[in-house]
Amino acid sequence: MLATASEQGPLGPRAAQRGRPRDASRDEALRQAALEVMAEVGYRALTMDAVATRARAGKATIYRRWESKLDLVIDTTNHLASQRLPEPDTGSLAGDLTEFLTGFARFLTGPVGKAAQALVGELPHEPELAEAFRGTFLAQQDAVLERILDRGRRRGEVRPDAPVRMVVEVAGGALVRRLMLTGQPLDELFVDNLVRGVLLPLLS
Amino acid sequence: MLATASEQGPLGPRAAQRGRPRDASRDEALRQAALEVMAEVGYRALTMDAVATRARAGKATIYRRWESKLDLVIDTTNHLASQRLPEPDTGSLAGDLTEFLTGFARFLTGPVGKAAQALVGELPHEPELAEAFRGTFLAQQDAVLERILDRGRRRGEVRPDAPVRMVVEVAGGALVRRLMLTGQPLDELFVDNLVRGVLLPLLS
Amino acid sequence: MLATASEQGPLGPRAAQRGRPRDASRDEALRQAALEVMAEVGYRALTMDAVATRARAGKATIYRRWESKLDLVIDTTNHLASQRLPEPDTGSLAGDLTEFLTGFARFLTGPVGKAAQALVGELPHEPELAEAFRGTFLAQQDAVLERILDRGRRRGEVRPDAPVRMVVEVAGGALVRRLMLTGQPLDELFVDNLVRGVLLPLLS
Amino acid sequence: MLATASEQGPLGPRAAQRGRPRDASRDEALRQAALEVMAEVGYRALTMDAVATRARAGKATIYRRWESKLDLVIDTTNHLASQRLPEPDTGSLAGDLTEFLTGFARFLTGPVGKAAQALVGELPHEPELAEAFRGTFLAQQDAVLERILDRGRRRGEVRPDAPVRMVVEVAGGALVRRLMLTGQPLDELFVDNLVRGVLLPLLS
DNA sequence: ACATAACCGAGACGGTACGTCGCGTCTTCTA
DNA sequence: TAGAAGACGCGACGTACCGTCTCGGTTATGT
Repeated sequence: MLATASEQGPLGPRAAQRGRPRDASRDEALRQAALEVMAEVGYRALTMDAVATRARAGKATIYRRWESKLDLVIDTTNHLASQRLPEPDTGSLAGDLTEFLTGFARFLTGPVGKAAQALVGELPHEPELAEAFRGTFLAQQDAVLERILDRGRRRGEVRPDAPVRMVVEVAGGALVRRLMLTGQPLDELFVDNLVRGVLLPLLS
Repeated sequence: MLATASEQGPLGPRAAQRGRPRDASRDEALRQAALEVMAEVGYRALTMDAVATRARAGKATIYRRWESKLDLVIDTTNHLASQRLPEPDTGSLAGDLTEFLTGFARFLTGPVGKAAQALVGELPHEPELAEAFRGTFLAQQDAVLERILDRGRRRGEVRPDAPVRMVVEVAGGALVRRLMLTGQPLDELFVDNLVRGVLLPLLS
Repeated sequence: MLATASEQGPLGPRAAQRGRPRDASRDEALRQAALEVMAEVGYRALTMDAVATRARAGKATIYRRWESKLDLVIDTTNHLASQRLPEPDTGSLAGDLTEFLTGFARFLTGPVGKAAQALVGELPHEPELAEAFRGTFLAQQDAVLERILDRGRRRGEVRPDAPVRMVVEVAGGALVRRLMLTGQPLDELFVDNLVRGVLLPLLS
Repeated sequence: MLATASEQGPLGPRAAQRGRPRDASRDEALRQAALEVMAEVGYRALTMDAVATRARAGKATIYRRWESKLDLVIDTTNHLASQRLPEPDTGSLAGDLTEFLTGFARFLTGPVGKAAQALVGELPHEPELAEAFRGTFLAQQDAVLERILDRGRRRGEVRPDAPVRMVVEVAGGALVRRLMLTGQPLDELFVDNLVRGVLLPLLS
């Protein structure tokens, strides 16, 4: 199992514990350091020593919380990704799509996007990373989009036979391709073109 | 500059060459070994010793040709990617799109796709890699797609105001997302859904 | 300065030491391994990997203590050479000389002698090695011999005008020549011939 | 067998040979380069590339003549050592000894002495080197000394029961010890002390 | 209050891969 | 065929990072 700093099960009043408790503030300092280092040099060149030094911590303090470099990076990323994506409800399909994708694009443009990209190469060889990655990065985004489309259908803005699942894939794919491959800007103009030129025509 | 085994510049009458020339057959053996190792264990776990051993070569022979592990992998990938993508001309837009995307999906499913994924994480920190990657992986695919759409327009199968550039992005994005992120199959059913559900409706 | 594992200077109240301290037992294990390897294959063919493997240590653990292969070998040798030579006091010049030289010959016949020989070729290019070598291998031997001759003079067994310094040189030279150059045995017969045929006649 | 460039047997007019004959001048150029490099950096740091470069030769040209680095060094040294030692015949024992040892000391002080020292460490692990070394460096010196002592005996300057063999060892040992170990000067004063203080008293 | 036990920073440890360099061989061009 | 040049397979070099461990020292808790 991948250990994460936050896992501790649904227990009630924490069982009596002896000895000095973990300093919870180190968790965040370490994640912050890991994020910074990864954003600066990428996953490959990230070293545990660098993270420890930047957080003014010892390596043991890291390994007490995470099992490996990969585990640290996964948890750091998940932590950021798990910030709930804002789910707009403007009353119109076009509004919801534009607002959501704009926010998501902004989110991807930040450190989380960089971290995500750094991890892509590891996915095929790290099943647990892949699962975590998909569970947060992808599933959440898909879920929000699907709810937006669902509301659109109930409002009659989406044809009953529209290829909803495919539209979700296509929207995410377009963003990811720009983010990770072409490096073209993920700006409002792009989102507008995507929504008005591709998504809405497919749905209505 | 990223050194590649094939670089040799616009040579004039070719200066008299001194010493034993590079054994060109080692180039291919090393690239082949690199591709195999990378497909087996991924970019991160690929070691130069492993490549050298598999190719029955010394490490110096590798470093004489490529500056680093990354450089080797880039060149290996480019070498494969530069195999011209077959450009179908079936006479119909739907046929061309389906045939091309099916072939491209098959191409991505093989070792080249694995190698490409392994490199994505390095793109932001390796400008030359990014340039090479985009110049082969992306530009070629886009060019073929655009020619297909162009022929379609001349045949009247594509509306004059269709969002051609966006369609190209969307098609590539959908494939890449499945390939690298979700891990869902890149099969004929998917290509068919993409072409019939997304691309053709946007174009005609 | 040539780093040696034992250097630590005239420490005062000893500053609070941070981090895990060096494991002193590794020092000895590494020196022992180095001595064994050098005795087996000689200085030239001694590899750090071989020493590390034999001592079940990592190479870094060696390089943390010694700067180079040469430094390791020097320190190993000095460590052995600094075992005080037994200083006999039999009451007679002939007895003292015979006993001392026999012991010294036995000492040189062992691994220390092999190591010493391995280092001779480096002396002209390694001033610090030369200094250390002379300070232990040569100075000590000379000092003991001189004390023996001194006692002999006080007992009247040594002529006042005997070429004491030259005798010391000659005794050492004869041993070294056999040890390192001719390979002839350094046995008791030889010592006896040396003492009775050369040293005593020169002194009395 | 150790190949040497000069071995070719006592044949008459060289057998008819096909192709370009060896350039004999390269032999000496290579030996000279080897000697220079060895005198500068020692045996250990001598590289074949360095010798080849200094002699403006290719490595193959070296290996066509000598089997290995060691072989080259041995032959280079032997070549120098085989310059016949001048064998004085002054008419007196003291004169012969002084003259011979002075010349030998001067000989050892030059590059040959440096090369000899560089080889000492290899003797125990290179039997052929040891044999060659002893056959030239030691045997020749001993032979001359013994002939000098022989003439002295016939003239009545040497006691019949003098420890001749031991005197030879002692004389050589004293020189070698200064040369290789202590680094003290091998000058005329030293030779004089040795002859007058040690050798003559033992012999007459 | 004081022992206990887990915490903390620091850094040594065994291991593995790195990229370089030297050895001795092999392969080209030129004379 | 020799010679200069230099690529080749091999293997040791000394460095860096991984994940573990062991120090001295700190900080809550439970007696």
